[in-house]
Amino acid sequence: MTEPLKANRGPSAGPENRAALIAAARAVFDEHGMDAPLSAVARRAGVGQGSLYRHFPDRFSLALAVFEENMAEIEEMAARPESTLRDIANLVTHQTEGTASFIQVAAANPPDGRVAEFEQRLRAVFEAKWDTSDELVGGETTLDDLMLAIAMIAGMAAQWPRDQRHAVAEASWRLLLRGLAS
Amino acid sequence: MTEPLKANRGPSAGPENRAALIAAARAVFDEHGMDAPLSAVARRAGVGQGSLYRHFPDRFSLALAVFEENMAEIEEMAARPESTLRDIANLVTHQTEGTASFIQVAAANPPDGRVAEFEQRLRAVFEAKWDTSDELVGGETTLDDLMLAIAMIAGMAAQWPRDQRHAVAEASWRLLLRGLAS
Amino acid sequence: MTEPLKANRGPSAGPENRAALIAAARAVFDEHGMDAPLSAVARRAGVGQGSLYRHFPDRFSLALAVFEENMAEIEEMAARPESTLRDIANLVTHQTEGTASFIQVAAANPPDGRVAEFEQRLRAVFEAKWDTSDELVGGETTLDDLMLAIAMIAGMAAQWPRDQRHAVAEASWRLLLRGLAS
Amino acid sequence: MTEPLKANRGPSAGPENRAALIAAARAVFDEHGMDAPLSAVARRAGVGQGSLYRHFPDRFSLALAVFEENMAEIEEMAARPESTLRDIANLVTHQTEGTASFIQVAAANPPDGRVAEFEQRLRAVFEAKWDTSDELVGGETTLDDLMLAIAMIAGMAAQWPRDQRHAVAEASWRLLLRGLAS
DNA sequence: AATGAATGAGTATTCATTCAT
DNA sequence: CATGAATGAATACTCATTCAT
Repeated sequence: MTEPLKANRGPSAGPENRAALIAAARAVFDEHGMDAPLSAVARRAGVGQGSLYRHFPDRFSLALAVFEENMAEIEEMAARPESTLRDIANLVTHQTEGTASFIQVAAANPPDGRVAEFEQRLRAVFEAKWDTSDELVGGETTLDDLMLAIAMIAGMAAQWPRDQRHAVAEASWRLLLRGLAS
Repeated sequence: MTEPLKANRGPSAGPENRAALIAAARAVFDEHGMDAPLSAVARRAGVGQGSLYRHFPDRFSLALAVFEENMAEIEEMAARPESTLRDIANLVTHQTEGTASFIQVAAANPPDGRVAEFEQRLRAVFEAKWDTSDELVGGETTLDDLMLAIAMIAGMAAQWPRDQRHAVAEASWRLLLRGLAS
Repeated sequence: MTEPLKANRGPSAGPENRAALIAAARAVFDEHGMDAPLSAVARRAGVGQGSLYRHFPDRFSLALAVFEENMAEIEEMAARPESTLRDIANLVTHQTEGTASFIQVAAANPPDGRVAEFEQRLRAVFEAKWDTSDELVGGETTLDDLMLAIAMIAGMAAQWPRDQRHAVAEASWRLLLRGLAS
Repeated sequence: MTEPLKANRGPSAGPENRAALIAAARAVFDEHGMDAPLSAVARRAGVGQGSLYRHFPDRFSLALAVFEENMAEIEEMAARPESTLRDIANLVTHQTEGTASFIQVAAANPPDGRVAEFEQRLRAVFEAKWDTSDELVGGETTLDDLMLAIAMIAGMAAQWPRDQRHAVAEASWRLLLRGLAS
């Protein structure tokens, strides 16, 4: 009666739990939107409420962790010499389609320096890969233009149901490219 | 047992209340976002909870009413012969900046025919004013392109704090115009 | 705008409305149970909320009115010379099956003299028709026994869903008759 | 922001709370009827609203828990060799007098398999104790008859104010016994 | 006298957050 | 350090009752 239903796996479970929580958050927020109860994330991760709070004191922290994972993936791709500006943009778009809820969480919170950091890192990646001969950006296009375009894609994704996000993002890119590439 | 604190102004107060509720909703949702309690809207409108629910059975109905007002304003402007395609687009953008939360409410709800109707009405307005010599749309631009652009602006507005929406919308239009006008 | 949606038919509509309200109450309470909103009764009767309150200041009054109608029917049958004790009991049972919710309303309220009056009237009817040769009551059975039996049938009806009340009442009578007729 | 007024006694308080809630439900429902607010049950149990909902997601679950306690008591008595059919019936009657509201809750809900289970368990108890020499049941009486009689007693209890239930149940049994024992 | 909108107290229900174990 | 029950504030929603028209 005094023994926990689930064995306390001790401190070593820490990082494992953290990863499970992020994965659960991706799934739960994707399915139920940004208002999903945090308890659902904990349950899905197979982790106690308390542990969730230890790792992520609030909804926003969870969003940051997801962004961090996304960003790591981006930087990893950028580190590969053969990857192009276009590849990066495609990856970002793809991530956006699956992470729209977190964008909304971030948008719903007061502006936060940690979000700005991600912007800087993405900027740095694009800068490093910048190539005006890429079909993505014409001669006059600036990095600001590209970042703005990315933000617009993200904004679109956040407003559409999951199953339409991909089509909507594609269409949006087509329109934006006409301007970017001009 | 239930002695109203506020005098019952009678049925004649109905239309007045309805208007007050919409106005309150604009203000409250703009300040506190799409999750603002409906009770706050009722309070701000100086109206009982029950009246709010009579007029608008849910958050979504409130959003529809706001869209209806916006759309009426658009159609009114369109009816004036001297108004241009650009004027309409400007008005829509301006409305969007102040109504971003309602867009999110609509987006958070299952797709609804009444929202599609608004899209049709906006489409009709643009069609009637279509003018390929307008700087807004170049020769090859389609109505779909323009509608998509509007949606992107709305998506952006929804992701930014109120005080940055105008600047963001301006920048977005600049980028989109390069594509539209090409 | 100032004219009522429904014409005010004036004072002459009084009795008509009263009857419509009782009929509506029978239907609504039968379908939705004793907790059905009174507004539903008014709507179903095609009558304003205020009129309902004028005629029946509360749920209990509505129950009394229904009992009154039932009792009138009983007394009418009793007035016919050819009717037997058994006929009366059958009628009461039948009424009970369709009026179980009102019994619950009465039971949920503090004991009320007006309910006791109905009991007296029913008692009087039975007394007048009393006939120990009727299969319903054996030689030793008292009026109290019969009244108790009726109450038990009513109690059963109130605990079962509408579609099973008839069968349950039949079975209950069979069991009770063994005692009553002994 | 959410600073509990009452100390969190921790998980170990769980079973204690559960028991307190059932006891509180008995008291509150007995005093105020089946419509008593659940919040009153929580308050009386000295337990938070949330805990009530965790243990009993709805009013009906609370009723089931009360029935379970009652049934355990019955089965316990039945397990004692010296207990008679009559003893069991008396116990059931006694319980019914104090639990009439819960019967109404069950009756007000759509038929539920869990309620049917209780019926089966009670049936099994009676079957095991069946004894045609008991004054309770004559030679021709069936188990169905007895179960029906119990249901009728319960129905009566539910229609009468607490302080009259005992007398009413006694009188009802007297009448029923004439049939059962015949 | 009828109408039906307005009112707001009362309840149900959820969920972020804490904390004993 | 993990667990998950406990807490109660916050919010949604309903409906009895009133009252201007």
